[in-house]
Amino acid sequence: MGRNAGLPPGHERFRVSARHVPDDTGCGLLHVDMDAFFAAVELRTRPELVHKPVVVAGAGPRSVVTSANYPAREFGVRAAMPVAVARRLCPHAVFIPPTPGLYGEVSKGVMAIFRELTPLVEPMSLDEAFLDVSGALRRLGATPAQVAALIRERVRAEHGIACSVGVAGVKFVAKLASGMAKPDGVVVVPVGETLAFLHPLPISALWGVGKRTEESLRRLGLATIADVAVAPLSRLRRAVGNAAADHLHALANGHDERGVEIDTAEKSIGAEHTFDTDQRDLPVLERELLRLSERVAASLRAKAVRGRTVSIKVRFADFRTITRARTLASATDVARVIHTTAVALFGEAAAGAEIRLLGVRVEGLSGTEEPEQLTFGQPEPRWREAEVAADVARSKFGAAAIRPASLLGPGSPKRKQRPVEPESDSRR
DNA sequence: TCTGGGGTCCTTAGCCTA
DNA sequence: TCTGTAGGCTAAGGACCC
Repeated sequence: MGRNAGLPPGHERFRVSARHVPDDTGCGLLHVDMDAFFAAVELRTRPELVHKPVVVAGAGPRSVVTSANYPAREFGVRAAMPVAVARRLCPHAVFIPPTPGLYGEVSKGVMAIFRELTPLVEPMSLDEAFLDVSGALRRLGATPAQVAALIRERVRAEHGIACSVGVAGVKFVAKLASGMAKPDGVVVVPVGETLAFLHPLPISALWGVGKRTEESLRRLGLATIADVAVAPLSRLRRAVGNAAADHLHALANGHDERGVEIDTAEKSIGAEHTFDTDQRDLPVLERELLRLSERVAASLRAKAVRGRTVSIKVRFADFRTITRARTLASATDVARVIHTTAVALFGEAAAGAEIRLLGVRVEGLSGTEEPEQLTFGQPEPRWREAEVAADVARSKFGAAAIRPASLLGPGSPKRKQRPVEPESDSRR
């Protein structure tokens, strides 16, 4: 069972209804989750499809489902499922390609509603956030459950989409509760009933238990959260490692000390692409690395950060995946530097192989206000100026306005590039 | 089923230095 | 000078989340 499987038997008493609201005293943590977010946003402009199965997914042969509305889910269609499978399960569904930028805009508006109610908002993704409302209750003149109702009303009225809310004393329980509240509901877990709520649930409901960890725990004979709560910590540690064991044991006993964190700094920025058909052609692969490097560099500059470590991800035709990384002497946000490093890493690790996916990521981020350590003969400043100028042109004339010549056409010859020497190398 | 794309965190291991 | 070791840094990969 996943974490969004609706209310399990015996848990009906936690659901808020017109006649019943569980005791929400001390339940200052809310988890708000939009219902079938991307699909719901698309349906605002296509209301005639509301009761029909609708799937938001890319058009490529290897695309997966991004979002499916509830009528589509009745046919077994789920997010992250290959589109080919979704079509087989629900051939009469309407497939809609994602609209770039749209969901981010709606998300901004929804988060703004949250921040009007409390400054303590931690967005987890475009469609969900934790809110700590404990300090805002008096000002709002409301209980946590009433704040949940207010949020749902406003999101529906101002953005035309439904959301579900979990209300609890700790984050993890609020998150589980919102999953059970779906679709379009509120679940409140009274502080005194936290363990009664958690313990009957399967281990897969625990945050951090995916397929592998579930297998490891089942091998120990553990099936429910109650089993994990009473399992000896030493046994858990041997099975899943120290950090995961401590984490799961605490959660299973209702302990989750994490507060709502606003402004969490990003640790890495990356981009990746899966080819429609596997590629072995080096110029094509190097062009893709350039395109990805451009995207990553533009994103770094837009967020005013630089990174010191460039890593690539390569997925081979047999789905085997490797990563390779190299740390530079100084942090960069220059596509040319990222690309040169990525090409070198690729050449050492995967040249000549049949490639399914390429990714480029920059890690070890720091702000651009930190001084750059330049070395002799480093061409970075000129490239950076050129790329910043291109950013400006793109913001004025659109994304296609400026591109490197090697990205202009599928058959364009690869030009000789001046190598940029990474100053520090991997020791392997 | 045949597996996207953007991330985070943890574990393990080698190398280097004090 | 040699040796053992602890700790930091880096790299690689796995697992997980949305």
